[in-house]
Amino acid sequence: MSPRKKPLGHLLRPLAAAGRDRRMAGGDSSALEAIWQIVCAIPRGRASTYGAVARAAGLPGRARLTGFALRVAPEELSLPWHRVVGAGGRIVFASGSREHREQARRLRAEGVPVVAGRVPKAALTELQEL
DNA sequence: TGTATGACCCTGA
DNA sequence: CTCAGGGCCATAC
Repeated sequence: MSPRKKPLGHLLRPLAAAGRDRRMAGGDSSALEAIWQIVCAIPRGRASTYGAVARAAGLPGRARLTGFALRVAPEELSLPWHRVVGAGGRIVFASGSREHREQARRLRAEGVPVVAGRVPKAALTELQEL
């Protein structure tokens, strides 16, 4: 069985408690939840893209929202954010930045090769079949 | 209320 | 390969 609709409510509570719940994502947090869920579903040793995550979450054409969702994701979720890269497998963080190195390090740590700041297409997954 | 800014993407030149 | 232009849209100010 695929990992869908895992209850995130108990994990979202602390976010609300932090006072960040105010009608997020256009008065509906389901979009962010959906994105977080998809990111959680990216298998170890693989990577996907912002656009693909958005599509899999039922939000075609909204890659930016994926970026935003990761940006505001509560630490408690411990999302595998490093498995999300830009189109073509490119790490979007500025080359040389702390985040860029961190993402490359985490990816390599689970066997994903990072060459010239990008993940080979073979390691990418469309994850459209969730 | 309007403008600026992004962890983006795609097409075309 | 780079660059421009359009789409997308939540948040910050």
